[in-house]
Amino acid sequence: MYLRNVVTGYRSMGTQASNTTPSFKPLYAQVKELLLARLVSGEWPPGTMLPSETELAAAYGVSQGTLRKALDGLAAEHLVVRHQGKGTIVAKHNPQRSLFQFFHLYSEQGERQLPESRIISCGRGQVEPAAAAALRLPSGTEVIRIFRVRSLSDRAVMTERITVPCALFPDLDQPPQHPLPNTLYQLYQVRYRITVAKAIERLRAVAANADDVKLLGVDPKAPLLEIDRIALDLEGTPVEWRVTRCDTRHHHYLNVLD
Amino acid sequence: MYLRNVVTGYRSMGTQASNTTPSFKPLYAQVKELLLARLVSGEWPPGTMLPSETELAAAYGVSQGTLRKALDGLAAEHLVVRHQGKGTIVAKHNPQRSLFQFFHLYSEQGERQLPESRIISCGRGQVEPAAAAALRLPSGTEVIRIFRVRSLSDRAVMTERITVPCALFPDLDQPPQHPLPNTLYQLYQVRYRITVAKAIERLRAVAANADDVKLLGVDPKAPLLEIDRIALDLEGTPVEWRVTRCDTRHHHYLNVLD
DNA sequence: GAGTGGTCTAGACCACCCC
DNA sequence: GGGTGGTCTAGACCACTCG
Repeated sequence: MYLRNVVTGYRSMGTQASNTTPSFKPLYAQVKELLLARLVSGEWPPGTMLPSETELAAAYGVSQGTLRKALDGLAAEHLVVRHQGKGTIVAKHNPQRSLFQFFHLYSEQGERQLPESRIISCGRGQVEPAAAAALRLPSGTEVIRIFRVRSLSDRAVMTERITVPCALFPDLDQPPQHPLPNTLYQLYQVRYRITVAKAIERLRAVAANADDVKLLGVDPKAPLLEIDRIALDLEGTPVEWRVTRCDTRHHHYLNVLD
Repeated sequence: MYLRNVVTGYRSMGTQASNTTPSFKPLYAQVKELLLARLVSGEWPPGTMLPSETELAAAYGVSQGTLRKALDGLAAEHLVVRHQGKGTIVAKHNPQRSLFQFFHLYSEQGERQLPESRIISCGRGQVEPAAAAALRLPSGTEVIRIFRVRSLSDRAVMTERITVPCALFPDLDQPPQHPLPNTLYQLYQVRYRITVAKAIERLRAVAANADDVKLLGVDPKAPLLEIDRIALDLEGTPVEWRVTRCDTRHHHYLNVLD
């Protein structure tokens, strides 16, 4: 056990804490969690410049190398962004980040662009079973549902059904949120202080339904790529469920395995 | 510029090399490339135990920390595997690795298992245009084509067409390779000294064709998930092209974005 | 107990950014 | 010029594995 393996000393707890809480994680992992907690708390809102490595290391009573390893871990998860000569800032959602982290649809030429969106409907109601399971909500919870079509190069290629709990996004279906912006994650972050940090996507092939036919101009029963995405916030709590159905005649979903 | 930024000194080249070859990469990146070159050369075949950090650091004339950063980089790309107390070994293909790195199809219960394979046909011929583009081969090149069906829990769920250049796998269609094993990448590695290190997958939804209908028991024109994969070796050269068409009624393709 | 990778430290210098 | 993160070093100790 390291001499100062337990950071709890810096949280004004006795050294006995190492017995009560068996936190034998490496120091850098503990520091990373403490930093993450401060991100979650809102102490450092997105876009904020963090204190320098030297300052943070001194504050936590660890070496600069250890603190760096903690920050590198956060950077690897895209929670902070580091720039040599400038500093470390809390990651902020913007169209570019949405594109690179969350949008995997490419044209046949291998190009990627942010789709335009057109809202078809937006309303609230009680959560249906599938959404309740995805968002881990009790049945009967009130949710907001958005149905939109998304286009790439002026061609409608996706229908998208989004479900979010009202509790987290109380007035998402009210002005002044309307018309809803194209990059929702940015809105979630600036208006509701919810940062989508991670997402889990499940892909299937499905047959086009009546909505798909009308909105995408595909044949009835045409094969579509269905992307079922659960978006998680900084703490890993599901905050949004969206099901996107894509016409993949001119686009494809790219995934690099390494 | 670092005092010893250029490793060339340890390759018995003059210090002037830093001017002729503008390799201003960090030391650890240069060391990583030198190590990778030794992996590519076959000096350390898969499964080999590498020399210890201390030995390698001394051999390259860098500190242990720098060498560690190089090895960590290789480990992040799954090219070596490190175990505390044991050592660092060159990554080897096996069913588990295939499953975790290259197989993304999950059951509805979220379980993943390696599929069984049944060969439908295997033969050679001239490369067709699509395969030539994927594998970067000149037209007319001789290739081997494999067509197989893959099953999960005794249910046929995938048809798979594989194309590889004969030049790399001269007798893949001959005994004693037959019957072909379930995990091809392992065979590529042990018999042909080709390590699949990375893959690029493009996903689309397609309609079932006659083969799919017959082999998977799906309806004509049923929606299938088509996975178009190009497998790359250690140097990034395409070595295999495979197109897998999946019945996703009971399985889905999982992708985690973070 | 010997050997391995994993963690941690302290200190130095470099590359970059901005004032 | 003074700040930041990025690299590199040397040395210490810890956790793990195996004979």
